[in-house]
Amino acid sequence: MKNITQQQSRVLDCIQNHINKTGFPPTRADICNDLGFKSPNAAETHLRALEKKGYITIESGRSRGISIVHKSNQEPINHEFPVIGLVAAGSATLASENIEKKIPCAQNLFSDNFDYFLRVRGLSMIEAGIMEDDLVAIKKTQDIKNGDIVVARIDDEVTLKYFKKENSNKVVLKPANKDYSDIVVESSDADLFIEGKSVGLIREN
Amino acid sequence: MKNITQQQSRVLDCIQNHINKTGFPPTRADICNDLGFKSPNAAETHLRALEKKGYITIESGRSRGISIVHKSNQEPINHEFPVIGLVAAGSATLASENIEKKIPCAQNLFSDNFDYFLRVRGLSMIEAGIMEDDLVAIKKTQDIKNGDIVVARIDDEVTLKYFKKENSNKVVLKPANKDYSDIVVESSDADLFIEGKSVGLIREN
DNA sequence: ATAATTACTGAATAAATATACAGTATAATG
DNA sequence: CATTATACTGTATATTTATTCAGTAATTAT
Repeated sequence: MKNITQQQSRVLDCIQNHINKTGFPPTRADICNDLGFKSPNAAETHLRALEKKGYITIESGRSRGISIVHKSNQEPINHEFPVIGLVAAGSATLASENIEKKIPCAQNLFSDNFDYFLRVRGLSMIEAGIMEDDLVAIKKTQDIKNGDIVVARIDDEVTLKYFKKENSNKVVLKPANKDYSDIVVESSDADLFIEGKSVGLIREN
Repeated sequence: MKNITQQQSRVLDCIQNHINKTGFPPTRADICNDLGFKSPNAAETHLRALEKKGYITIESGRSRGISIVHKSNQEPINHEFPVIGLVAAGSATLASENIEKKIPCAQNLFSDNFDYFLRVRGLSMIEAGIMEDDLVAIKKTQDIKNGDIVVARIDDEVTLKYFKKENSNKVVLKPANKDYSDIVVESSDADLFIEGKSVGLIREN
């Protein structure tokens, strides 16, 4: 997580205090009042900086649409697991700009420990009961067996598929949807990297 | 604390859910959107009623200036939720003999609060992405809309199905599996009780 | 050195939002 | 039986609020 300046930290605190006190986030004007700024743009620019650095999210156009992503001061109750979108071509990394939000839960929620949630896009695994927008719990590991559901990266494209190793230099990534076709990767061909495997799933209705 | 009506309760839930989901309270328009009202005054009058009864406070003139005074259930951030098998004919009750195990997680893991997990048996909801052995998070409520996935008890048999009210005395429980047929319940017929509805899902691989 | 970041003031404006007012209708209450 | 509460639609409007633009100035990175 990127460093923030002292003033940005004051603004972040101000937001948290306002929520603690009133139950809802401050407006730009509220921040100015609390911290003594005379222009709403002073608050605005600090908010944009905090957003850029991943500390808050701002819902465009909505009043008080600020939420704090990362609670800097106190330790999370259990542990907060990041939710990463499967959208961005090129990376399912844990870089802050890819983190949609965080979910507090026990690391042993599933039988196997996990590292992050992946937000599912598309219907390629629908016959495995994995629907669009589901959150798949991913464990970062290279310990993959045939039949595992894996997060695979091929040439900077990330997908969720069944894993099947046909022989020493041929891997097949199988979708669970008869309308989709297998992805066959010959070891020479393209570079395939297995980010991890699915150990569970959460669906928010 | 004074009694609130069913509609007022829905509004109160809506406020809490909005805070859980976004971090800030809803506007009148947000409430209308969520609950299907067409006039902002519908939300306004409900809010005034809830304020009068002491459930919320409204800061005059401030956008989203709603705070929930009385947190009906004191929000055990970390709580253990029972897992109940759908096997036993006759009861999806919370009686200890039905509890398979307990899962520690935040009550607001899903956008809507929930009361227990139900272990799914059979394939009747497979096209909704609900597989055998999945844990469906159930909120005990009577606030059911068409299309909700409900836990229904008919003559001591408990099932998970889509809910559809055809008219005042005909309810259809629809499976999400073309090999299964609808269950039609005429109000005179059998006694149907809706235990609650699905608000989320967990799958342990 | 020169661009970028930080840290503001001050003004303007479009959009979001709370809120009042005028109705309609039904159920509950005393 | 009158009154109050509930449960809305629909319209209007003043106010709040987010957000952009034009500046100034100091600090920090490249």
